[in-house]
Amino acid sequence: MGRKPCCDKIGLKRGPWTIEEDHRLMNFILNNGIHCWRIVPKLAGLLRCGKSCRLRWINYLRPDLKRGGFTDAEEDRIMELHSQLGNRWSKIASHFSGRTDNEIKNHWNTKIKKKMKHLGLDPATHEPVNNSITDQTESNQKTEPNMCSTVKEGEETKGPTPKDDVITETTTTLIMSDNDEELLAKNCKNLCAEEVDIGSLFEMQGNEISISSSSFSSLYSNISRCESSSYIAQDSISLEQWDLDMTDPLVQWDLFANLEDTLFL
DNA sequence: AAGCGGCCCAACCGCTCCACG
DNA sequence: ACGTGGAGCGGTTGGGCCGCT
Repeated sequence: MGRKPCCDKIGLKRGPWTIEEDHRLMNFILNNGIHCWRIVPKLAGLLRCGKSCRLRWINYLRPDLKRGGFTDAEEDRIMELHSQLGNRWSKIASHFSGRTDNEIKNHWNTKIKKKMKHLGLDPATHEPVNNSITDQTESNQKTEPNMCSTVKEGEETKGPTPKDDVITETTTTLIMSDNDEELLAKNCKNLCAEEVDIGSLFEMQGNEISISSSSFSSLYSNISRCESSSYIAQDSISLEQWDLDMTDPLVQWDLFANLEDTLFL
């Protein structure tokens, strides 16, 4: 029997995301929120699987992401949490606002691990290591159960179940204020793809997205510059081209129910 | 300037979890 | 209780970037 793959890979695009794809995804989620990742790429007009869209949103486009390097305090906190939680990156990430599990995982593997070794600590156990066994410890890391894999082996040691977790899942219904939406609707018709990093423009406030006036003026100035140059003809992204319109009121996902049947399900 | 090697990180893969019928 | 399928997670990879020679 076998399980159906999560997405039909034939004809789907892979690899790095283009600015236009980012804009399409961003635009769609801002208008509609997230209810089912599988149908997001279809409705957003993207040749990507839902999984890829989810990853892109979570790791790059999400408006509440904090950009830039980790502070020493953040690194210390990561080390502390890792000593308690092991390689459960999503759990660790939940203790930071604006940091993704992928980001923390990458930072751990590229920086903190080295830092700990430099301090004479075993990254897997957080215990001091003597130099004579350093190599052995390193070579064993893949098979030696660290905190995470140890936990996996014994069900009773599995730690808090998701239900016990204090972490609250926020539904990603993205609502913009009338004012912001109006401004964006008016001005986002021609986004200068090369110059506007949409992901950095917005801020999460509760479960709403807002755009700061400085960010918006930055966006607006970019738009203005583009409109007055030949650049726009070549590189701008017209929302009409995507069959999406920022001026539309928030589209209820219920309306997509019928589309699911006719389009792809 | 060119070649090389190491580093970094975005993205993918495969697996598990979990909700739902 | 069980099967199914979407979402989420952690490990891994590959390509671009950067510094060194």
